[in-house]
Amino acid sequence: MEQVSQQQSPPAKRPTIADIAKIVGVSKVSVSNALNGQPGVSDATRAKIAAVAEELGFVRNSAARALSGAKAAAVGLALCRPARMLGTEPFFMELIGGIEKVLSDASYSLALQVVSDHERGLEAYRRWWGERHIDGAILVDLRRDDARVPALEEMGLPTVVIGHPSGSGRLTPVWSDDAAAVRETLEYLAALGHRRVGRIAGLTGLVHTAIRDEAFTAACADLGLDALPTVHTDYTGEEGARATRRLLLSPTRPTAILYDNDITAVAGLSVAQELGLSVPRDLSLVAWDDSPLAQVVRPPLTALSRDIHAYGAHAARTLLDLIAGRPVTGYEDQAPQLTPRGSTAAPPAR
Amino acid sequence: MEQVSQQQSPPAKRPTIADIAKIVGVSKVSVSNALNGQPGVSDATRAKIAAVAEELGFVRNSAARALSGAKAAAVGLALCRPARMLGTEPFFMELIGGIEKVLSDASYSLALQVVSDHERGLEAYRRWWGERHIDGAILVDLRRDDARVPALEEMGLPTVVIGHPSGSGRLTPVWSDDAAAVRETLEYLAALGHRRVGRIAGLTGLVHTAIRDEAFTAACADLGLDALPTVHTDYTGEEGARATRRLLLSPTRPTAILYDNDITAVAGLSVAQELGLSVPRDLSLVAWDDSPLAQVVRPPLTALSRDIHAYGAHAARTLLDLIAGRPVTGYEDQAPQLTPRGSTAAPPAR
DNA sequence: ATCGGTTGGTTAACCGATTAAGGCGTGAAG
DNA sequence: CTTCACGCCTTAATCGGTTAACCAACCGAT
Repeated sequence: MEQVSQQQSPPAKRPTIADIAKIVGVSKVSVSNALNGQPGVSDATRAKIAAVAEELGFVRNSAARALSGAKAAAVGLALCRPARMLGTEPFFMELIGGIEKVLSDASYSLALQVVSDHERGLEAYRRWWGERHIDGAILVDLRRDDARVPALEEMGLPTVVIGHPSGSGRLTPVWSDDAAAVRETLEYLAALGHRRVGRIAGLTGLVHTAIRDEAFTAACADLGLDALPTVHTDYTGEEGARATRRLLLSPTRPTAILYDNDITAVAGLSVAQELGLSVPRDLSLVAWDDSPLAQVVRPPLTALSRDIHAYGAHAARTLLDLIAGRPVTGYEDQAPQLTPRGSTAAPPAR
Repeated sequence: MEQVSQQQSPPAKRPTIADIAKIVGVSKVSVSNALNGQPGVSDATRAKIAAVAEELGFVRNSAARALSGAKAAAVGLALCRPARMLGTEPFFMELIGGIEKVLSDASYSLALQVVSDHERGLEAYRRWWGERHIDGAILVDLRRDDARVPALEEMGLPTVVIGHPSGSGRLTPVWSDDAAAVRETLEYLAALGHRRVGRIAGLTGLVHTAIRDEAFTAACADLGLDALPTVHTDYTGEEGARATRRLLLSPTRPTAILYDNDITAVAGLSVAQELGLSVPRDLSLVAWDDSPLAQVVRPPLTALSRDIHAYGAHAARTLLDLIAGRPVTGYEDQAPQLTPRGSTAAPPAR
């Protein structure tokens, strides 16, 4: 394959406002003002400048603009995931899609970095902020006593935390009421007649895991359900399968299981079928997050669905408000909605 | 919820090289040279400067640096996907993970934008390049006669195309031999005894779809297999299910189906089971791309696996070479490897 | 004693945009 | 007739770093 794919950047001088100024016969400042919609330029001049800029294919040099104290027009997101796990989480791509939508409508861009742990994530924020590469940040995967929260507070970097206010310190939170969703689900299962339910959760350290854990225990107590001890996983199919096997082989087998994401739920479904259990006749399953995945397996999974795209969009919008200095108090998104499908039914008669 | 989550950026003046210079008692230039490892600074001075910089928590202002003609230390990636489809593709998150790894090791960051179509993607590249926000770009979802290729060529933006050289023009391609993978799969199915095979493909416009289409037809002819007409989908579970149903209900039902991604394969598996077909006894399925998803369903799917993370890493590395002006000829990655699992077996006896 | 080269530094100019401050007509108000 | 305000535009300074050009020691070799 004899590819000649060399490229060379021609020394093509990009047009600057000075070039435009010279052609139009005004000063740089007038050009700057005209192009930014600032007052102090007549409509005639403004039109002429716009025309010349258009003709020259002028693009603002954001470096120069940033240097002059203006905004960087970008926000940062450091995703703390072992790279191998990224693909398994439809959640993040959807979230990013939502964030991106709002940002690009505001001509903001998203600086994304995938890092191995929170410490390196913090480094990324620090570097971006120090370099004035970003005007704000979005924090995800909030943990209990998350060291990043005080660090970002101290840095003074406008930040939106995707996570419950209880863990976001003085940073602005955007969250949804996971506890309510857990309650709703358990009420539904109780109404179907289930008495013993299990829960296969995500990583222990995460704030939302803890919140769901507590809500699960509390709601079970309220409803008089037997709650099996929650099993924590790393969200992967393997651990989901293992945890499900453990629950189903225990002497106190549950008649329903609530999962913390969809991949573990699908894995659990497979395990149940392997063990000769019919879903939903012998066992009911509920997945958290309603990706296409949950709808494509048989039976389709009853799921706690939420509009992740909108969730990301709200976070981005809140961050833009924060950056613009508009008053912001945090945003509580809609709680996940229970979407019953084929994986839940009344438990088998005793 | 009475949140007081206001933040204010304290007018905390970040330290500049001028501050360091004053403290150490040298000129700005010496500081700049010292910090960049340029010659012309004694080791003693260099150490002193480094110490002060460290103590002050100095971070380079990339805007100023970029303004002075240096690199932006970032590359751009515009992902052209309807937002709703993002989550369904583990491929991209893995790819981004691989790209990111290499970039961050080189202290480069990734500017990411999710756009609705290629035209807006091109706009993003144009803006980034014009603003000198990026030094290079990565192009994905290469289409036949992709308008972005000549546009990027003309812009002189160093670009790596993730896709076959046949469509990358003078831009640098990074690709894998999909045709070989198709051949390998069909040889395997033929060896198992299959005579009639179907293929459920991705979007028609994409270069790699066309390449796989051709390879499929050619290999079937070589091996004396009956190839059913390829059905194209948009990679979603719904279309995958619909296409599978069509294939399975046709008078010339295939005994094996090759899918272009894993979500359609999983959907196909469900459809087969719904129709009372046992996989792999009555029907063999092969998925393209080996995400955790393929391993979590029952039976686990035979898949064409490839190291997507490495794929992304190669692309990023190639791009960095290109940016640095090192000679680059494109990179052919390893072809996808057939990983037999439980979804393939000999066809039912006639 | 002088020349040339290296070492370790200096000052000045510049990148491209923005903000601050000021000038100069013109029309209206006092 | 002055004064003030305004609209429109200009010049100057600035952001923080890089590059270019130059300079002063000091070395050894001629």
